Order: sequence, then C-alpha cells, then structure tokens
Amino acid sequence: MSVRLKRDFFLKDIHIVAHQLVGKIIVRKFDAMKEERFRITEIEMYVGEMDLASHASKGRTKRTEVMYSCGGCVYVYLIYGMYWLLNIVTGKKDQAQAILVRGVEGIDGPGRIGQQLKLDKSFYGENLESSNRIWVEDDGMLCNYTLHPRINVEYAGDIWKNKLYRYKIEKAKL
DNA sequence: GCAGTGATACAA
DNA sequence: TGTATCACTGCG
Repeated sequence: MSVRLKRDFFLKDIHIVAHQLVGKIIVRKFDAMKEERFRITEIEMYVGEMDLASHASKGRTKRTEVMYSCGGCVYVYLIYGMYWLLNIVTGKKDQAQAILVRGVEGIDGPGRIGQQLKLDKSFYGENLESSNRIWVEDDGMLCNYTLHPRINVEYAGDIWKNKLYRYKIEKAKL
C-alpha cells in the first residue's frame, strides 16, 4: 500500500524531510500506459542562502526562484549543457532549501536520473502534490542511511564542503 | 585524467 | 555584447 506524499511532508525543515525522504519512491508517469517507480537511495541537502555550496548562496535569480517557494516543488536545472538534475524544494517560503536526488534504485548518478526520467525545463516548479507526471510515494518501508560529505562542492569553502549533507541508504536494507 | 556541452549569471 | 562557470558522465 503506497501513499502519495502531500505538500505538508515537504514543508518541514530540510533536515527532517531529508532523513524521511531516503527510501521513498519517485513515481514518473510517462503516459497513460507507462508509469515507473524508483526508490530513492541517495540525496544531498542544500540548506539555504547561507550554504555556500547552494545555488541560493548567490541570492534570488531566475534560475533559483523556485527554491524560494514553499516545499513540495520540483527544481530542475541543466548542468554542463547536458544533464537535468532533479531537486525537491523543502521548508517554508523563502528558506531556499532543496534536496538533490543523487541516486535511485537501479540508477546511480543525478545526471542519469534526469535522462531516465526524461526531465527537461518544463518540470521546473512542478507541484509534487498535484502533478500527473511526477510525484513521491511512501510504501511504509523504513530505511537506515549513512552520512557523507557532498560531492563536487570543492568551491564551497572548508566549512560547507565538509558538511555531512549526503544521505545514502544502506544496501543491506534494500 | 579530461573533453564535451549550453544555459546562466554577471561584467562591461 | 562577451565569457567564466558548472550540485556530471563517459571514455581514456
């Protein structure tokens, strides 16, 4: 029995949402016939404007605008001209928190997830509570996870690049 | 180890 | 207008 997560799940502080999001299921409906499910195995937190690794550290721009809306929206952006990365906005309006989905079951790597889920700029700002093509479900599975530093954030300075903001599911629990 | 790739942000 | 940068991947 799988239940779609409502907006209030994402409105909590990012630290709470992140540890509850590990093991949840991303559902991507491609058309009437095709609907695929992916259990989240790895995520990273970007905790707000003060986080020097976050796009929001540069303030509000056209690209980061959706990070400033309240939780439950999708933030996608194109990186290196090739890959659409999937993020989920959390917290209250103007907190600028977002969680990068770095791995799901069967797909390792944020760029590959974007390819597999056929993401593009039209997903920018998509509402996870009401969308008919992408949402998140809870099937009740509880997962343990391990903490690690984030990847490719060398530019963020000693304090922020070393934060244990990457959550990885324990393989044994899958 | 590093090329490929193009939108974005900011300087000018 | 130009250009430096980039929350990555795949092929050496």
